[in-house]
This record gives sequence, C-alpha cells and structure tokens, in this order.
Amino acid sequence: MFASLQTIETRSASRSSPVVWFPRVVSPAQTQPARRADSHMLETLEPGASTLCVEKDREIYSQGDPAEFCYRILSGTVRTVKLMEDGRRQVAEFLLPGDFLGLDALDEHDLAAEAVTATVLRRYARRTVEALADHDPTVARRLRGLAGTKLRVAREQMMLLGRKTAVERIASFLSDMTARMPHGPDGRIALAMGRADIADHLGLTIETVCRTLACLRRDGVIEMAREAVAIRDARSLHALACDPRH
Amino acid sequence: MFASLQTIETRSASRSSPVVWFPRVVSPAQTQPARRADSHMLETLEPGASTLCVEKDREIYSQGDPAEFCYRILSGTVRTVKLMEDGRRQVAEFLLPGDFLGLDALDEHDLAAEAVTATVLRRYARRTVEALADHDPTVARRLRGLAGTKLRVAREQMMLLGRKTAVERIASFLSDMTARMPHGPDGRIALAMGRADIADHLGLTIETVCRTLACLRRDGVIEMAREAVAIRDARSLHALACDPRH
DNA sequence: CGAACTATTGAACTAGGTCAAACCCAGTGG
DNA sequence: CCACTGGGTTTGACCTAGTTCAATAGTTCG
Repeated sequence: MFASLQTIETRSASRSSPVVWFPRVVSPAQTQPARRADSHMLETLEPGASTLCVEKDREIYSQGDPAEFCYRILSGTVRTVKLMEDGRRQVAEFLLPGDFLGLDALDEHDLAAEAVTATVLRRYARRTVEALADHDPTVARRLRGLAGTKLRVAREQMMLLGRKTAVERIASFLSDMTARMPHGPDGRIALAMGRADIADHLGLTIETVCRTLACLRRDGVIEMAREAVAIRDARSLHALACDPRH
Repeated sequence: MFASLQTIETRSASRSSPVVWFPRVVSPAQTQPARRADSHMLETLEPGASTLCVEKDREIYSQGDPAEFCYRILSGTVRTVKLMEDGRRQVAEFLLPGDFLGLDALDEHDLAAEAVTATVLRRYARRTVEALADHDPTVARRLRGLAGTKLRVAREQMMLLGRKTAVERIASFLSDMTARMPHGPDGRIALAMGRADIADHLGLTIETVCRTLACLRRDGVIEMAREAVAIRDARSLHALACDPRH
C-alpha cells in the first residue's frame, strides 16, 4: 500500500557491503503476536471502530486534546511527543504496528501523537473500551497490564535519559528497536524515523546522534547507511547498552 | 511517633530570617485528600491488610522481587529506585503519605522501593486488589486512573531529564514538591531526602544540585538551610521550571 | 539541473561533571 | 562541657562530554 514489498538496496551501502532492505510495512502479526486477551478485546470493539490513514508528519491527536479515542497501529510508525513553549521537544516513545496508542490517557492526552511515516490506524472510542472493561474483568486486567508495560518502558527511558552516556543511549535505542522491529537473520532493520526524532527521543542533539552512530560503525558494531542499520556485533551492542538482556 | 509535632527552628536559618519548620509526619488527609473511590477500595481491602514500619534507608522491596504486595504510605517518604550494574542510580519518584506504591507493577517490581525517612505503610496483597478490581469496575477504573497519573508524571520527568537545564530541573523539583507537600503560608517545606537522592532523581550530580540551589538562593527565589526550603518568589520559580501551572 | 531537505563532519565552546578541600552539624565519649 | 568523629553538604578549580555553530555532502523531488 505505502511501500513496495520487494527488497531494495541503497547505493552507499552497496559500496562497502550490501545492506538488504526489509519492508517498512508489516502485518501486526509479524512484529507483535497479538495476545489472546487482545484479540478478544479487539473483536468485541470492532463494531464502532473505524480505520484511519494518516500522512507522514501529520498529527493524530494533540497534546491537551480530550481523550475521546484510542488507536491500534496497523501499519507505519508513530511518535508521541511532548513540547515545551520554546520548542524543545521530547519524543516519549515510538510505536509500531500492533501497538496501542492513547489507551492509557486520563481525560486528556498528555502527549501529542504524530505519524513518523504514512500510517494506518484502527480507531476505537474510549468510552466503548471503558464500558467493555467494566463488563469484562479480563479486558480490565489487560488494560492494567498494558499500562504497567508502558510504565516499565517509561522508567527504563528515565534511566537512559538521566544516567546513560551518548553511546549507551544510542546502543540502547538500537538494541530496543532491533528487538521490536522485523529484521533479517543479520539483524538488519530500517529505522523509519529521522535523526531529529532519535535525538529528541534520547535527549541528545542531531549531531551527537550522527557522530555516535559513525563511531559505532567505525568500531564495527553496526553497519549503517541512512535509515538502514544492521547490527554486526550484538554482544558488544548489548554490553554498550548496559542491557541485562544479554 | 517518629517526630515531635511542634514546630522547630534551625540555627542557621534563624541567622538571616527564621524558617519555621513543618513536621515531617502528617496525616494522609493533610496532603492527599483521599478520593471517594480510594476510601471505598481501602475499606474493602482492610481485612488482610497489615501495617509495616520501615527504618530510614531500609528497602521495602527490591528490583525484581515478585510483586506480591502493594502499599499505601501512612507517614514518611519513600523513593523508588532503578540501579545499574556499575552503581549508577535513577530515583524514579518520591512518594508521600497517601501515595500508593507497587500497585502498577506487572508480575515483578521493576523498581526497588526504599524508605527515605522512617516510614509507616499499610500493606495489601495484590491478589486481593486484583480480585476486588475484577468484582468492582469502580476499583478497576480507579486503578487505571492511578496508572494514568503515574504515566503522566513519568512523562513529565522524561521531558525534565531529556531537555531541561540544571536550573530548570531544580526549579521543577521544588515547584513539584511544594505542590505536593504540606507547607505554610510562606511556602516553606522540609525536604526529607538528601542531596544525593535529589541528584539521582534529576539526573544531576550532588555538586550541581548544591550549586544550583545556592544560585537560586542568591537570586532571592528561595530561602534555604539544609533540608528546609522556603519559596520566596513562586512566580520566578514556576517561570524557571517552565511550569505551565502559572 | 536546482531547490529544499536531511545527514555528516569539523572546530570552538560551555554546562555540568570530577576531584579535592573545607564546612557543618549530630552524636559520642572523655 | 568540649574535643573528636563521621556523615552529609558546600565551595572552588579544573576538565570533558556533548552542544553549538558552520560548512559540506548526499537525497528527493519538481
């Protein structure tokens, strides 16, 4: 729909060693095996749901909007953003196909949601979700579980922003994205977001992101060409990320 | 129980201008007016609950502990802490009387909880809370609301850690604490936590915390003596904090 | 091809960190 | 009552990781 499915090569990558592309549009099942609770919940919510296509860089909802709807990403990538008056920006999270969006808001969205790439969403009324949760304890539990997961991720991010160095932040980010995104046997992923988004997610500047990526490439930890990143040395990367996963 | 209730003065503060103390032990009602949903929930949970006294700097639970219990703070101050292998520390949040603790965990606590001061807690089995939520949609909603609030706070903290300067971080912290703690008409509060805890909460070093506080004092924004802080110029403080509250 | 982006790289600068030395109590014991 | 000790705090001097500013280089699209 938005991208061709055949693999492609970049010119610069083929210079040194070919980096084969993976398509950016994937079915939810590929990335996030829907849990039983979700499929039941989603089926029940289906009547009244509607599909929404959002262009690249368009807003899905704004900071402060009444939280009338929530969404599930079918394809594309979304960022949730907090803005300060003087323009400083913090990207709280990147959301991928299968992820929920705006489900944990109170009465207002405290973050804006923007499409990083052209995105297709399934939209549900939050009133309906709340009503369903009132009737069905399983759904309510699942919602609590989702909130707990978000909280855990947010706390990990606080550690990153408060205490990690630039290299550690980049390594953590790549490690995290590699774990969440579809990738080939060599660990190749296609980062949908630009350097500015990455910088605002990691509390760095664009320049530091570039330099640090270049540094990791020089050290042979990753291969890289624009948005394409291939993990060469996962062990080193996880070590740099201070990632207890490995 | 842990502190006398009469107001006290510090010597150093009385040098320049007297800073009258507010007792650190307060009834929950003073700080956090318990919501209707909470009182109902707490009453129902009462059978099976138990009270727990924790000494200063003792752990309430560890990172990775199975999340068997959750707690409500009756008196004292608690910090939730994330630790890295090399000792770097991030204090995720400070919790005050009336606040809940460990309620939003998944199967394991992803943060350790430690008593900043001697603390009294009421302990509830999470199984019981979960069961109550299954039966009572109001409770389930309240739990979602609590998680939503935690998430909102965490996101505000991400903005602080990712994008704010040292002065802005300190100002935000003081502004936040002043809003949450009991304080006199002049905005005087007694910070229960040491500089190290503040530093690890704000992603700074002890030295920077000290220097920045000294700076705010020099500028007449705050009065300060050890743990005592009095907001002199709330308008300036909120402006420095980039706090849209004012 | 040229305009407009985005990414990359280099050089100079600075906010905040590091190291080290006072300082300031609170508690202890002579 | 006072010296001593040990913890947290404060302050100063210096240093560095990361920012800022500026110039270059790909890339995309008309």
